[in-house]
Amino acid sequence: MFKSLSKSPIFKNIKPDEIPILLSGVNYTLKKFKKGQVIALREEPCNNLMILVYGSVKGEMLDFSGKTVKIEDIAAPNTIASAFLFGTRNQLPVDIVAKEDVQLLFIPKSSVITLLKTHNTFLTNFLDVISDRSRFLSNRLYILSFKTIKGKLAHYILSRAKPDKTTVEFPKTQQELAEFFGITRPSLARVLGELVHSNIISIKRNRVNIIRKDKLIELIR
Amino acid sequence: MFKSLSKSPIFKNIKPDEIPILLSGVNYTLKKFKKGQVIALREEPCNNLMILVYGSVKGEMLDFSGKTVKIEDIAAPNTIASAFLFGTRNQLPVDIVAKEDVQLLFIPKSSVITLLKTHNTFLTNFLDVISDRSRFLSNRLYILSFKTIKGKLAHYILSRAKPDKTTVEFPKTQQELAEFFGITRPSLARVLGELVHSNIISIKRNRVNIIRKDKLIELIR
DNA sequence: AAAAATCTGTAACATATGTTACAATAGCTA
DNA sequence: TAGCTATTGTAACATATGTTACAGATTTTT
Repeated sequence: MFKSLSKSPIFKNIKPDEIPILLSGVNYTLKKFKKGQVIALREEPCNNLMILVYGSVKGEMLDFSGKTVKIEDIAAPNTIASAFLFGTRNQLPVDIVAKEDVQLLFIPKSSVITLLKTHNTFLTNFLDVISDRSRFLSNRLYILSFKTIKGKLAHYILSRAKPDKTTVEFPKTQQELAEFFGITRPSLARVLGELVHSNIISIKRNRVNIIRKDKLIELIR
Repeated sequence: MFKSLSKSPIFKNIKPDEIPILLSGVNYTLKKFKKGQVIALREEPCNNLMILVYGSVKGEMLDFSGKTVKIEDIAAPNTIASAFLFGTRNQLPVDIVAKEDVQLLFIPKSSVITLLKTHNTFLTNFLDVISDRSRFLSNRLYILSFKTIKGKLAHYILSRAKPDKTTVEFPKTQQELAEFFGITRPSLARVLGELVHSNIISIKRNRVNIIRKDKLIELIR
């Protein structure tokens, strides 16, 4: 278990056998949940840091119409809702549901504060985790801020191209990419087709070759 | 100056005369910038916590085409880029430019860590600040995740309505609201008009009255 | 009170994207 | 290899949103 946990960003640079020592000074609980079980409810105050030991969970939101919307998946050995333990309204924005059988490490907020104060590495890890999360969200917002699909796509391709390289690989299927952009799959395919016909890029399966970088740059905004 | 700073979320619950004592143990610098000056460059590693003492700044991004895009304004006495001091790639995503004459308090990362470890209130304040930022970003993403303007608007109105109340006030002009939703002003006005004509809401200037909450709920997604 | 500036409501028209459906291709499994 | 499944490419059509323009309303300034 500690070996798995040591792979988590929150225990980065902390050796597996150091973890029990670190935890021995504070309260913590290990809990298991069966697939489908609700781990935490939206609006509930979030008083524990939750770290996945194994398994994976999903965050679900009920909109006003009562439909559930999947927000995000998190797999072991990552941390759940680290940004909702603190903040002026420390409530979960989503319901947390087990996607498979999971085990979770619960550390109460007060103990987390103790750890942060006493353990330098834990402190910087925790800050890194929340900060990375922020960066992820900003980046996503930035992508969505491009109004047209061409703009999103051009930015995406350019930002993935290594300097000097003209080829880019899509790390996901068109379906997933479309979801990432918040558009539909046929719309994405159409725009890709348009770019190919205008001789700006060429595509072979999930491999994109940039032919006219200048044109691609023009397309942004 | 310390009086102004004590109003900042990062010095919440710390009295103005405690701040100099708190700071006396660490390195810090005060810097002034003239309106229009660049305070920090995008991609530059972010090694200082920057707290606005007075004035305001804007975050700007250069896209691939070289055009600048305004990302966000921050006014005193708030904190700049608190989420980029830590994280695995602690670089600024934007250029920071002074919107007016400003004074900034710079605290180097190592000193921030010292403060976090020694000053309990500062620690929780800092965590609150970056957590709130995360929440703000999530919320913005959630709004953008509604595909149609009707959906965004319905969600927005419902989420602003206090329980039992049927009136909502728009805190901004239509122009600002449209920017918040990532759409154009006339499109927003048109959809508002449609909702009024369908007798779902009524509007007087910036005051919205909900007539058919059920219909509004249906509109989401 | 008059003038100026800002904000709102609305319209006609252009365009981008969604919807639905189906065929072609690639990758996987028996 | 053959058959199955997931993925991609494309098309016709419907619809939502953007664009541009202007007039009426409201607020602010003079």
